[in-house]
Amino acid sequence: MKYIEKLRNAGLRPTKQRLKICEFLFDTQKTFHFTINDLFNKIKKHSKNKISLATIYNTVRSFEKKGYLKQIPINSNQTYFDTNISDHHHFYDLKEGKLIDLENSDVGPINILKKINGKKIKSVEVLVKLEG
Amino acid sequence: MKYIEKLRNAGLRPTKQRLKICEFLFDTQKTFHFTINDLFNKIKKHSKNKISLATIYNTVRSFEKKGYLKQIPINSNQTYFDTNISDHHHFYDLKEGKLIDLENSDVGPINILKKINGKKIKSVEVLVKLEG
DNA sequence: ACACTTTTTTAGAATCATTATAAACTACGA
DNA sequence: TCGTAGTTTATAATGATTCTAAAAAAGTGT
Ligand SMILES: [Mn+2]
Ligand SMILES: [Mn+2]
Ligand SMILES: [Zn+2]
Ligand SMILES: [Zn+2]
Repeated sequence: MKYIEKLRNAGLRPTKQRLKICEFLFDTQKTFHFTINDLFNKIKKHSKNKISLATIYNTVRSFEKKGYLKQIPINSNQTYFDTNISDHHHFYDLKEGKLIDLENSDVGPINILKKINGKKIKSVEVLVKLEG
Repeated sequence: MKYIEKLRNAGLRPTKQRLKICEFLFDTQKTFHFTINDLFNKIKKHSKNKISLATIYNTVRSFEKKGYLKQIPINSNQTYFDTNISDHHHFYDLKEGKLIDLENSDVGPINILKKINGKKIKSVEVLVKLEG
């Protein structure tokens, strides 16, 4: 299995559940955005052995901590995750409630002129809200 | 009272509670960031007549809808609001869990090169995460 | 394979921010 | 002052997330 190494490298035991979740998250060509509930339902629908909601939460949190997933800063009642872990930005279509990737190359270089004493910039994320 | 007009203009009746909340939000020189709980506690502590939590929620939502407040897109279990409604950005100090304003003039001009068919850009917000 | 320890999974309970409800209260125009 | 629509409030409901603790699985050494 191609994900056993990946999990081991991150210090995560390659369990049946984690491998299944990896398939759903990382086997696709395209990256995508999802909520825990999205993922839970997709797995329940397309897999015969169901995975408990608690495990989905635990695993997604672990993957996020290990850098396999990113959280997307957005105002929503649920947390959105991204399988695209590259440095990039987002459109947020307010009417549809959908996120769309905005690659770094689609945004001019961002220059943060203000410095905060003793602090280092970890990330710069742009959220572009769309209407109409 | 200086806020009566403001509320009337927005189609909101100037009630005792709304005027009190206006004082706490808009009487200061400096703008600030807050959660509903922050505001509820501040009012409870510094005002003799308490305002119910439900009213704080209702009023803040009304103010946000009318453009008197802005929501800040950030990953947190609670919603953050901003009394600074100008077009601006934020640092997010991950260790302290605090937001710091980043004025538009402190960020180079942001050029969104990608266009989404039929959609108009409503806002462009930058979140700069700080570590260390 | 077996015994033993540690980690993981799981169902269900707990937590907590937010929203809904519905009865009492208030603003305000007639 | 009356009547009505809008507002406030205590409280209940909702719903995402986290916690708990017991069962299951994985890893380790023999
Ligand atoms: Mn979120
Ligand atoms: Mn928020
Ligand atoms: Zn993305
Ligand atoms: Zn701000």
